[in-house]
Amino acid sequence: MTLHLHNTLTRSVDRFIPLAPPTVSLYTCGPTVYNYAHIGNFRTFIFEDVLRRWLEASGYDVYHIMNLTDVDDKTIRGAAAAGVPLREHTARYTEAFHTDSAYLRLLPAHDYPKATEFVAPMVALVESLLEKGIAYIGDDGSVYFAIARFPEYGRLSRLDTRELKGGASGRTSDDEYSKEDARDFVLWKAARPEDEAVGAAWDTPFGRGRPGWHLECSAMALELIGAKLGTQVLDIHAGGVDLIFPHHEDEIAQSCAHTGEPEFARVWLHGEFLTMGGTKMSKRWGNFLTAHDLREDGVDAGSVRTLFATTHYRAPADFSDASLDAAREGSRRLGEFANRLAGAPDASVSAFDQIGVTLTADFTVAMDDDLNTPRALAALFEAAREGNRLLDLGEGVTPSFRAAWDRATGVLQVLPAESGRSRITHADVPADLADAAPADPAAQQVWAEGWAARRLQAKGDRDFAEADRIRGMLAEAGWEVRDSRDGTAEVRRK
RNA sequence: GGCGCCGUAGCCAAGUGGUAAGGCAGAGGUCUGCAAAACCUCCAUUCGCCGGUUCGAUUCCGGCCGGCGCCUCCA
Repeated sequence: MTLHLHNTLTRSVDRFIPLAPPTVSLYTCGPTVYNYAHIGNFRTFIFEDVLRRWLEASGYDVYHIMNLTDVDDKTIRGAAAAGVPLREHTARYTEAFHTDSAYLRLLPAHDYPKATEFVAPMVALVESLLEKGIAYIGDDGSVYFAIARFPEYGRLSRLDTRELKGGASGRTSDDEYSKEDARDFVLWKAARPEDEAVGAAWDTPFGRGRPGWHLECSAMALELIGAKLGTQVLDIHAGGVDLIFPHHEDEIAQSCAHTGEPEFARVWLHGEFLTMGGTKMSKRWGNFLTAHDLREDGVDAGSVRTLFATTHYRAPADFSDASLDAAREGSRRLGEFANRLAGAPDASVSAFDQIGVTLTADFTVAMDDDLNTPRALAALFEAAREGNRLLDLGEGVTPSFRAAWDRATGVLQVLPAESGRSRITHADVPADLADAAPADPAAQQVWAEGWAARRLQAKGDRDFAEADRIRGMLAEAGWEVRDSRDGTAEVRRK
């Protein structure tokens, strides 16, 4: 079996065939840098990262582009509220995004085009559409795309254009007088005083203003793949389901009307939402958690990635403390095995070969089947269980098994971060160890680790009464201590 | 109103026209100062409800109930 992916265009799982193998162009819609991205956003980015890693593990040469939307209503409003230029406001959150991405182990994209740095190609795209008569300048000075002149419109979302018009619930209101048709979307927005105030306006042959959101992606994607690959069609374009309409529908309209190609992207992938408390995580409703929050809470990225790998990317998932705890425990178990593996003796041939073969086979079949990470993860758990059994038996580990394990864990990135774990040894007892736990959380961690070390020391002296006393004391303070087989210990909040 | 997703054990979650992966939690056991870790065993005759097709449906079709999303900015 070869890689098959669910294409939103066909609504079916189709065999993936890139335009020019082994090259694969992958464009993923990035964040709008007006605030910290929440973990719902990151669920999509992680799904895309798994896709990227699996493509590369499968031998493809991926060219990954992720745009950064640094000019739109929200960024302009945010800059105005903060009283700083747009550029300054977005720079801050762009940096935060990269920090969060690294924390969640997202492979960096090859290019992170910023909308404000690609105004020239956007202007060129609008001019092309104006020349073709598909775009027009409205009464308000903005440039619009005439849907009526692009018959293919609605193919991706399958929204009936008749339904779009007017809208049964009156959502498309009648104040859209500047457009020829209420369904038309904006390509270029005429500059307003608010835009000028933060430096978000550019001069163009068709008037001063700023790019519309949809235009940004089309122009940047076409510019980059044109320059780097000499093509006008993407292999894969991915994003969240909420982007199907209107964002991706509009991108297709703009791009295809300009290039004349039948497709803008051969495959469209869309990840489902992360909900919290049963409803879509969104900043609008306040039910969201940012990656920044998780990092500050000391949540291991391996736990988060395990949690997301548990659910298929096209199924909704609900985030809760309980689900994160369960994922953390699973990730911990895999990490425990990985540690044992690292310290285990090598063998040129052993029973490990067979479980390595099984792991690779199961993992590959699962991933090739539209990135079925739940099944791929199950293969990893089975390998860990079998592997632990073999290690208990004293079996040596073969290079082929190590390779299979590394490849699978490398794609999913579900192992705990070593740096995030506190391995304590009996030599770590601090000089000044207070009896009572300090109030400060960070100092509390140091305190707990100190006592855990003291406990290991007592165990070394075979003073089990003292060891048990310390464990009881830590438990009362809300800490759990676990010893490892190698003579080290770990403490964590209960 | 249109388009679309979901409903599987205590919880999370895969999956197939032929009788239910995996994880977490729980129970018992082996091992070990103890605890933990690791391993072994157990843990859904059943897949929202009602019909239909079929030798056989959780899986296909129809209807219903319930939850959610998009149609406006949105991963």
